[in-house]
Amino acid sequence: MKESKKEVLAKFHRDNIIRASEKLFLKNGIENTSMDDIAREAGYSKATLYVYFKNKDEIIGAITLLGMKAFLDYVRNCLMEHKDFKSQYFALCYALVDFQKEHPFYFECVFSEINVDLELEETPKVYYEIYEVGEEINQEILKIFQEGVKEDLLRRDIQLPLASFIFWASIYGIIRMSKEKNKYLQKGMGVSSEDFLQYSFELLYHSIKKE
Amino acid sequence: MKESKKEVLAKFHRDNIIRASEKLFLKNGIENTSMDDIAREAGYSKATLYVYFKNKDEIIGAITLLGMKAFLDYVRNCLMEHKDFKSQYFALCYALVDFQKEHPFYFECVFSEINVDLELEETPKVYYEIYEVGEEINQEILKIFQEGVKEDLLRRDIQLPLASFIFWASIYGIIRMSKEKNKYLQKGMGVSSEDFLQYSFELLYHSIKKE
Amino acid sequence: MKESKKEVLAKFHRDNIIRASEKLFLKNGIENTSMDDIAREAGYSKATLYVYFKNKDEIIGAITLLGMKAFLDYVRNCLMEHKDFKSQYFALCYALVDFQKEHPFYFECVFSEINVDLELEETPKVYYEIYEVGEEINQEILKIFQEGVKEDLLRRDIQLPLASFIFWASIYGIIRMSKEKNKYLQKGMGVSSEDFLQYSFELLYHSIKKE
Amino acid sequence: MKESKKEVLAKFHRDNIIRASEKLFLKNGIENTSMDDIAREAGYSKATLYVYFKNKDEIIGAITLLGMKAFLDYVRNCLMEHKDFKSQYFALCYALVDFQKEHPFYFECVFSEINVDLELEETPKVYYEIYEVGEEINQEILKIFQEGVKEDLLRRDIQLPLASFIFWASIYGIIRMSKEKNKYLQKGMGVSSEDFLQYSFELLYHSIKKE
DNA sequence: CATGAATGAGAATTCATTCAT
DNA sequence: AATGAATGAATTCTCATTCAT
Repeated sequence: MKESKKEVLAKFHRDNIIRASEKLFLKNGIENTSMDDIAREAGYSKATLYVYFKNKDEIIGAITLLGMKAFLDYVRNCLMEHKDFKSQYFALCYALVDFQKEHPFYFECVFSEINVDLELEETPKVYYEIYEVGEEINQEILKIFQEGVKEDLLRRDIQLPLASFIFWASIYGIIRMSKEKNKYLQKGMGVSSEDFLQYSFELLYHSIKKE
Repeated sequence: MKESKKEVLAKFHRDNIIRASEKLFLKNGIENTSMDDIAREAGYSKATLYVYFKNKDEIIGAITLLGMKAFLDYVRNCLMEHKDFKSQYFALCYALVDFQKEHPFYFECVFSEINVDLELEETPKVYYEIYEVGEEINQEILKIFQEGVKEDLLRRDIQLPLASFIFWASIYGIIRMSKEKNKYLQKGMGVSSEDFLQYSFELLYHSIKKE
Repeated sequence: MKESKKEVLAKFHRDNIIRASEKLFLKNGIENTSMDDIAREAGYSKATLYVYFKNKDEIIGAITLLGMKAFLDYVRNCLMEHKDFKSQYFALCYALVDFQKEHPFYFECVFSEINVDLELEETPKVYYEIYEVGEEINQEILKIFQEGVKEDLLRRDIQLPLASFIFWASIYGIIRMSKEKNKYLQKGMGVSSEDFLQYSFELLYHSIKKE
Repeated sequence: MKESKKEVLAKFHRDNIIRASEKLFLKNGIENTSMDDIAREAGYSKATLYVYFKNKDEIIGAITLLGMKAFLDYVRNCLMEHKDFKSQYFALCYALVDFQKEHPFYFECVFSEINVDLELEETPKVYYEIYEVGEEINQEILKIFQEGVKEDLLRRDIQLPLASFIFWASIYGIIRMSKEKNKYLQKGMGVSSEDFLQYSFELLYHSIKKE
C-alpha cells in the first residue's frame, strides 16, 4: 500500500515535469529549453528534476515514449470504434489532427527518426521502447489498409505496406503545413484550417480508392 | 566602380560564410553549430563573421532566403523545360527531391514557418524577403496545376489553389519520411528510397487526375 | 542499562558508516566520495548519516581518529611482543607496512597535518583527540629508541627524540614511495616491493646504529 | 616578429594562470580550487582560462610538468656547482628544501604517481612529458650516488640505484614532516625546522657512508 | 577591413545538507 | 530513530558577442 502511494506520488511529479517540458519544448524547441526553464515551469527546484530524471535526455526520451504510446492508443481506438475502412481512414486522419493539437511535441517525435544507434551497448532502454511502440503503430495502420483491401475498396495496384507508409507521410506533411501556414491559408486563400484538412483527407482518399 | 568592386567582394565573403554555415547546420543542426565552427569552416576569424552578419540569426535568415531563391529557380526551370502538366508534375517532384539532396537545410527552411511576427517593427528585412519568395514559389506551383486544368487532366472537383497546397504538403511529408525512415524502408520493407519516392509520386498523381 | 544498549547500537551504526567511508575514501579519494556513496555502501539512507555524524567533515575526523588509535595499538603491540631494540625496530617497520596495507587511508591520516587550527573556539572535539593520540604514538616510538640507547646500540651522538621523528618521517616516505612507484621499482629496477622495503629498513638502521 | 610577440604574450597569460593555480592548489588542494577561484586570483574572467587551457586537467598537467622541469634544473645545478659527493649530497638535500619552499605544489607532484594510464591512446601528451622529466631527475640523482661510489665514500654493500631511491623517499618524508609537523617540532621539541632538516640530512648520510 | 583577445551570461549536472513525517 | 524528498549553492565548461588595434 505504502509502496503504491509512493509510486503514485513519484509518477505525479514525473508527470508534472513532463508536462512542463512538453510545453516548453514545443514553444521554444528542445535546445532552447534549459533545465532551469523546466524547473521554473514545473514548480520544482532544478535539482529536483534530477531526482526524477537522470538527465535532460531522459526527459526527452520519456516524453517521446509517452507521446508514442498516447498515439498508439489513439490509433487503436480508431480501429475499435470503426469497423469499415472508410470510417477507419477518416477517423485515423482526425485522430492525428487531435493528437497534434493535444500533444504537438509528441506529434513531431512520432515522425522524427531517433538519432540514436540502437545497436550500441549503452543506448538507454527508453529508445528501444520508443522504437517498438513505433513499430506497433505501423502495424495498426497497416491493419486499416488491409481492411480496405478486404472490403475491395482500394485500387488493385495498391502495394501494401508501402501505401500505408505514403499515407502516413502525406498526412504528416498536410497537418504540419496546416499548422505552419495556418495564417496564410486563412488570409491568402480564405480557407479555415478545418476545411483545408477535410479537403486534404478526401483528396488523399482518392489516391488510393478504387474508381 | 569602386563601390561595386567592394560590393562584389562583400558578397563573395558573405557567400563563403553562408556555404560554410549551410554545411554545418545540416550536418550538426543549427543549435550544435557554433560561430567558432562556422568561422573555422569558412576560413575567417570569428570576429569577421560579425563584419558581414549582425549576428547568428542573420546568418540563419540569409541561408533561408538563399535557399528559397534557389528553390524558386528549380521550380521555374521545371515550368520552362516541360510544357505539359504530367511532365511538369513529375519534374517538380523530382526537382524537390534533388533540392532536398543538394540543399537539405534549405529544404527544411522552405517548409517551416518563420518564427517571427512579420508585423512587428523590429523584424529584420530578411524575413519579409523570405516571405515574398515563398509567395512566388506558391504562384509558380499553382501555374503548373492551372496547366493541368487547362489540359483537362484534373478531376473537375479539384479546388485550386487548395490542391496545389496539399500536393505541396504531401510531397514534403513523403520526402521527409523517405529520409528519416530510410533505413526502415530498406530493411523493413525492402524498398529503395528511389522506388519509394517514385511510387509515392504516382500514387499522389492518382489523387488529382481525372479517371 | 537501556542507555548503554542505545549507546552500543549507536556505536554499531557509526562503525558501519566509518567502515564504508574508509573503504570508499581509499578507493576514490575523499573528494570523489559523496555522502550518497557512503550511504549506499553502508546500507543506510543518506539522511541517517546525519543522525550519527554532524557532517561529512565529522566522518573524516572520526576515521582519522580511529585510524590513529588503531595504529597506536599496532605500535604498542610491537613493544609488548618484542623486548630488544633491533626486534622492536624491525617489528615497528613492518607494523607500519601492514598498517598501510590494511588501513591505507588511516596511514595517510596519521602523517598529515590536520588542517585545523586547534586554538580556535569552534574546532570540533575530535581534532583534539586526534592530536592527543598522535602524541601517544610519538611517545611509544620514543620508548623504542630509548630502549636502543639503554642497550647501547645507538650512536652516541644520536639526539632523541629528534632521531625518532626522523625515522618516522623516512619510513613514511619509503612506504609511500614503495606504493606510488611500485610499478617503476618492478619494471625499471627489478625489485619487488618487499625487497625494496626490507633493504630500506636495513639501510635506515645503519643511520642510527653504533659501528 | 609579430608571431613571437604574440607567443610571448600568450606565455605571459599562461604563466599568470599557472602561478595563480599553483598558489590556490597548494592552499586549498586541487579539488577545492574552482575555475572561478583561479580566474579571480589570476585576474581574468573564467572564460579566459579556457582560452589558454583546454580544461582544468590541462592546467594541472601544465603545473606538474613545469614543476618537474624546475626541479630538474635544481638538481642539475647541484651537480654542476659541486664536484665531490658530500657537497653534492647536501646541496641536493637543500635544493629540495628550497624547491619545496618555492614550489610547494610542484614538490608534491614530483613525488606522486601520475594517476593516468600512459598506455591509453587518449592520454594527453603532457603526461608523457611529465613521466620523461621524472626519469631524467632519477638519472641525475643516480649520478650523484655514482660519484660517491667513485670516491669510495659509500659502504661497499650499497646497492645502486636502489639506495638513491631510498634516499629520495626518505628526504621526501623528512621534508614533508618538517612542514606538516612544523609547529610540533618547535613547541614540542624546541627545534627549528632548519635544525631538524640539517640533523636529518646528516643522519641519513650516516646510513650510506663508509665507516 | 580583419581579427585576436576577452568575457558575461548561461548551460547541464552534482552534492552536502535540511526537514517533515 | 530513520528516511524520502527537496534544494541552494557550486562546479566545469560553452558560446555569442564586443572591442581595441
